[in-house]
Amino acid sequence: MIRITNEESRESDAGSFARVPTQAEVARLAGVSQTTASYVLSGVPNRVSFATQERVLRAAEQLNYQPNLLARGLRGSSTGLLGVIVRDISAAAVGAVSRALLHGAPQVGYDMILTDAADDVKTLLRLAGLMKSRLCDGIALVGELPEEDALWDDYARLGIPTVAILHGGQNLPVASVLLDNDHGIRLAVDHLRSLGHERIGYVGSNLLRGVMQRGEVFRAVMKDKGLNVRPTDVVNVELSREGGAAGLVQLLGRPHPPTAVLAATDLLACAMIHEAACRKIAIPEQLSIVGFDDVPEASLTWPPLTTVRQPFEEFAVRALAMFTSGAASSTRAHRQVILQPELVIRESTAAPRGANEHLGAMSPRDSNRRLHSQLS
Amino acid sequence: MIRITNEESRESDAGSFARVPTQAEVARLAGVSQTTASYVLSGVPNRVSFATQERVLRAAEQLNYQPNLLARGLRGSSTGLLGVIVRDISAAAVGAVSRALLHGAPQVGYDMILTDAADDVKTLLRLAGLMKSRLCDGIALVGELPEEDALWDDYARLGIPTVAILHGGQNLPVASVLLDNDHGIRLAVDHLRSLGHERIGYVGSNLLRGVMQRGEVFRAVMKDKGLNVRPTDVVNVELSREGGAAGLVQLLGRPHPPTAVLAATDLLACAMIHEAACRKIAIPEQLSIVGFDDVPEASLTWPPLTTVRQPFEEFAVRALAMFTSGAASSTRAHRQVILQPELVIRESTAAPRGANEHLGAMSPRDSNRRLHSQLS
DNA sequence: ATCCGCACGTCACCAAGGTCGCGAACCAAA
DNA sequence: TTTGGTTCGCGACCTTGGTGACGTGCGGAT
Repeated sequence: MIRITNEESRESDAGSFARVPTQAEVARLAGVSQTTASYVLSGVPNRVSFATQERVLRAAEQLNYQPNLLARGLRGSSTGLLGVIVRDISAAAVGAVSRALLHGAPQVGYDMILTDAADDVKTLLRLAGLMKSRLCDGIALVGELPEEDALWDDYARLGIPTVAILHGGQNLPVASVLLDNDHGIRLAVDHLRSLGHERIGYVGSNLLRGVMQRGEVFRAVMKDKGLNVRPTDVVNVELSREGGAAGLVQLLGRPHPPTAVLAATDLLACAMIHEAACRKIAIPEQLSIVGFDDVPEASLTWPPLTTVRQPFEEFAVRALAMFTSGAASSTRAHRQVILQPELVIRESTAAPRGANEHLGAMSPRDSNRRLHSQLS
Repeated sequence: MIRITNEESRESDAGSFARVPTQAEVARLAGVSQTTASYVLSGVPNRVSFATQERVLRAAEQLNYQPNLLARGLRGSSTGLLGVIVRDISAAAVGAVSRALLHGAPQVGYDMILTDAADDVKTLLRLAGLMKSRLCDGIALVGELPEEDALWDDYARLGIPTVAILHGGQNLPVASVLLDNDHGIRLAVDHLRSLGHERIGYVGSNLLRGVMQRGEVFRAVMKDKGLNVRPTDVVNVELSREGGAAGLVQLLGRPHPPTAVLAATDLLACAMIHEAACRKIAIPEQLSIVGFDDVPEASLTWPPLTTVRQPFEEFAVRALAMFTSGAASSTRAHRQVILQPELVIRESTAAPRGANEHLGAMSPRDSNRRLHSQLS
């Protein structure tokens, strides 16, 4: 236990911490009452003469005064703090949004503090309780927890403005900033189609709602465009590198494998590119890969990943705006903002073998046969 | 401004937030005084009869009572919170340590909150002030800021237990957990030597102390081992992808380029691998690359990166231990823990061309000539 | 019966700072 | 000189929950 009692700090001469000055001490030094100091330091207009203001401010500076957030928050109705509760900071997308929130908050007059709930629903609730107990003026929930559906009632009763980001839920009881997954998948499929791909595979996951949604959208979009999706062209894996690698192997290990794969997540896509490199499968010559998210790593792979970009920065900006505008403060109107993704074309996609050129190139059949031998 | 006044929450029937119950309300419901409720809820032994305890606890449960952290912290001497101030969460190493801290704190009885100072010294000071004003029981500083040397005096007067992590400073006025850079560089150089490399280049940076140190150590170790380091074999760049790419080009663009490169950071190393792929320079056949950090991306490159692993998890564990043991609480003894890195050998390193085999292989000269043409 | 000690509950005060409303001082107009 | 208005500063009280000191009532020992 860390505990710095007055006794301790008195009995030890060196090695002790200086006490932080209080407003009352500033007032004493300035020769005014604590009330007056409070008026000056919290900037209430037309209460204190200019001369007195100066004196108080000088005293505060001299003592290196810093208001006690706890006392201020306890008495007043706000702390000037916003909280972020993150599902798992190691997920790149979550990290990107968190960073944008942390950096953007000062611009709207807040300080931002972040906590991580890992994968534990109980921890999440404890943290939410912590922030809600007047520590923060608002909470941003970034990412989603598996099996958190049961929690929404609690969230709704959080008693504090709340915005959910990177969440797949459609009818949340709190304000939210969402991505138009439909449009994103459509961009990716259109791109692959325009390159000449007809057989497009999909590697996704059923564990997280937001990701699962993309799989559903994928089927819908493909059907929409008159493209056939065989059951074996869609595989669900864990959201991890191993999952991505396994997905690739599964997909290509079957007869008549797709010529292009859409991954639900850049993590999966990067893992697939890596696995392809291990197996000497040429990307994009033998297989085109499209990711989803556009995390920083996506442009560091070889070849750089073509992917659907989520506007992470804008997520943060919009969420912050919802706090300042009060849209997050109402439990009545569950406002949601839906942002549009864009396609970033890099080098992991190309026309399928034999699509446009009919020179001496390998026929798709041959290509398939080669793939099979590489996967065995 | 977000503000939830009582008026607001009363006048609107739906769409308002439920008020959080206070200890006094719990006490009233249980038919006891607030004092008694306090004794029960903060678990003071031998003060309240078992029957009364039960009543209070039941009342608290019924009202869904949650203690107000602000009030508790104001009155008492601790809040049960530890704070992390991060230099820049987007740096992978910083992210890794932060994650470990966030996840590890509950195990030592704390909740962990994180803030990001970006690159701004002023922000850093404000955040430190925030946390020091009794919000947190301790602060972990992760990473370092350029030109923060002037701040150490302020840190020292923080008046709160502080531990610095991932910091290059040697004589910090606060407790710290450091990496044995010397040993790390030595591991990398030894590895390259044992593969047969004699001419080893280095790409580093002078902007951050901790990174700069590695460059100095590199020269020392090389000298130690009787290896010659020409000035052109060491380049300093920005700590960014662009920097890494530029470093590679500089190093190899010169006559008699090195056969292996040690990067001060995995970020630089990954960028170099990427740049090499762009220029069709075969890694490790034409050039061996060793990184430093072992961030998650390091194993996702192709080829996977050989690198010096920093024990990020252990950094966090040790830092937390310094809080609980009180080592962080004293300004007297500036305890520091130095951890040992280990070498992770993956596939970005190999024997140099023509080192061990003298068959029909290309001679080093030829290899150099080819490199030059690839870089033009 | 008296006294002591203990278990149990409560009162009052404390932490730091925000805020209402009073009142002193001052000036101008009546 | 009185009156009214304004400016400026302050006392007192508020937020929530922790804590020392005290009172009450009971049981057992003397």
